[in-house]
Amino acid sequence: MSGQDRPSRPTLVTIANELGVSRQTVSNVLNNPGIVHPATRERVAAAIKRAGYRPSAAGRALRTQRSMAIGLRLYRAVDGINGAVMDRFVHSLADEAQRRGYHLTLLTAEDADDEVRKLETLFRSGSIDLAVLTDTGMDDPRPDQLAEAGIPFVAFGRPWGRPDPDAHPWVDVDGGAGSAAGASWLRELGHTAIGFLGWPEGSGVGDDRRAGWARAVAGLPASAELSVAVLDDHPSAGAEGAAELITRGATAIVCASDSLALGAVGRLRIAGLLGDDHIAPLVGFDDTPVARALGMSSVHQPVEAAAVAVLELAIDAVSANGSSGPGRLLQPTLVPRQLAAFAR
Amino acid sequence: MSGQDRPSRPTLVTIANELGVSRQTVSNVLNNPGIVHPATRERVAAAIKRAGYRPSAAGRALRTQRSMAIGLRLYRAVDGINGAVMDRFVHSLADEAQRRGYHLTLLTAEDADDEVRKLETLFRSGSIDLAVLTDTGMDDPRPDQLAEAGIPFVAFGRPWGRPDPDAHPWVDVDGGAGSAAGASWLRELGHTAIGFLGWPEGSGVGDDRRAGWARAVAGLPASAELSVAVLDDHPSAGAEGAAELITRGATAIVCASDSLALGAVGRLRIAGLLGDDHIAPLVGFDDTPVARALGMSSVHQPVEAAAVAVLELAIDAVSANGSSGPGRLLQPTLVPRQLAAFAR
DNA sequence: TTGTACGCGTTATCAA
DNA sequence: TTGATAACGCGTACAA
Repeated sequence: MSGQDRPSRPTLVTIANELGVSRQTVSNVLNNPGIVHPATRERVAAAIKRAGYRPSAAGRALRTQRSMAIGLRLYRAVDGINGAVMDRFVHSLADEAQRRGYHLTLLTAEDADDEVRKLETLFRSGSIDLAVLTDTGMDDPRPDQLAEAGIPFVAFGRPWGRPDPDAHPWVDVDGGAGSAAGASWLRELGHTAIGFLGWPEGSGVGDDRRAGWARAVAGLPASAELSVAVLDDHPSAGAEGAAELITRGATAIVCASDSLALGAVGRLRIAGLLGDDHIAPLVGFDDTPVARALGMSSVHQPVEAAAVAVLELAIDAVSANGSSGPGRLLQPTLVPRQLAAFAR
Repeated sequence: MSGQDRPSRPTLVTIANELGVSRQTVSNVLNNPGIVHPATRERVAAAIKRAGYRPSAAGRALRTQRSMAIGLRLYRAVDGINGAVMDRFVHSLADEAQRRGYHLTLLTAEDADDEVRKLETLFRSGSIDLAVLTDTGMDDPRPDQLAEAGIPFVAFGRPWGRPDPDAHPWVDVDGGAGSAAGASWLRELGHTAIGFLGWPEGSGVGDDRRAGWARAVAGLPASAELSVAVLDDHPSAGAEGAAELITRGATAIVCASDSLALGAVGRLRIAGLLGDDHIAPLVGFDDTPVARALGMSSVHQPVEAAAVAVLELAIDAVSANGSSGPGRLLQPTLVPRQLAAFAR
């Protein structure tokens, strides 16, 4: 009766019939506009627009053997303070992917093995063309497993602990340079006892940051004793570590994370080390919203640029043309801040 | 020569030929195991496993006219402190979707119009079967636009300001109940001057939370004057608002967000209102990592349950069977905390 | 219970 | 420049 049976989306044939041309011509207007006569092109383009026609992703994927999708594991926001960096990265990656005609397909996983397993399932079903790995750790098992499965991927994070640093494409931020910049800045402020608050050795990222600090404080007296490692990346642990550093004579602290810095700033206040300029003599890492809110200086990671680089390498990886070089190290920037009035 | 031409993934035909059965049998083993002879079923299943075969998502999507994908806009982490709730929700949603055979397809957008436009493109191309809306605001334009475009969707957030509360499926958390629980808890602690720190009227979410507080402090003297609204959802604004409330005599504060609470806690400390039990007389909202780290009491939203509910409604929406009811209001829980030692 | 035929929407190839 | 044909991998109605 008055029932519109199905909305039944328009297809190439719909458009073609409507105009009395072949569907191939319509297809060409979309994928190869150059070879089609301008007049017909206009006519077809108008019809396409009028009908609101979009090429079927399934049909196209079936034909081209590409999903234009990128698999990405979303970690559980366990910390949340530092997790903010991953947030920004995911957003930037989704943005850049969109710009290039790709999109992000999310997955969740229990652990690394589960992640690889799920990526493999998605890849074998043609749901994704490649994967992006984040949070690469020392001797990460995933790169080898993905390579063996024949799944193209790009890592956000260096291949820590691998003999061949260019075994696979990666993008990373030079954490050492960030810590070094922080320590140098504190030196310029006149400090000569600059401590480092980080994690135990063996974490790749953590070691890198400590090394940067060590480089920048070289030559200062007693710098060797001013490095403290705590187990948890948590403000309370940061507070304890900071107390220890202050006991050892530190008047300024470079932290491996904003979580630690958040705990440290309270100890500096208690110890009367904040100074009259309202600049807390400490530097956090990741430039998280908490740091911004409190007015803590922090090292900012260029995640947008990282996302762009990751996607460039990703496209290379699936295109299989000459790669634009397997590894890219981006430079972070130090963001000095004055402590917010309410946090002094 | 020694070149393996292409890896060329296995298909139904590959498996069928290998076993000398028809491709249909293989398909049935996957989609309709019941009608296939147990012996052959075993044989086929084994071959499938051996070959690591996965049905082509494109082929299946083309045939079934379903992508099994859900479109979700990822907001830019502008605040980051409160953004943590969205994080958890996205993760939970991805998790639950996976469990049901769906997956999340991310998109980014400039604004609501852009979001709808992009969702429409994705939907028309068959890249997604439906959308999930988050952060619904007062008189949100998106529901009507999506409905007009014929795109099924579920909202995480009530249809604020709409005459018909069941115009579309939604899931939300009862913010008013959360604030009320917070205020009641502070009353139990002996407070009789409990302030509310929130945003100007008209924001749906904010009004809801204020109403809950008002309900719980009814009967207390001067409660009407103890409500303050600040423009920014930022700790510094929270600090100012808290100072004002304290000036007006408040000894405890219910906040509309953890961002505001973070700013408020400092003022309470300065005013000497923290007390000896190390329980800060304030309640934040969203139970973010910052609240956990500092030991601020906060209202916890059951995002995992929300994700489950959203997905259930989503499946209903695309299946077009009898819906399980358009709206669901979930109850939050108050998480009382003792202030962390380093934050006192 | 198993096999055959067809169509889902697209693009590549080739002929006109 | 345009159009006809084939094939991508799968699900389903139908026949055997």
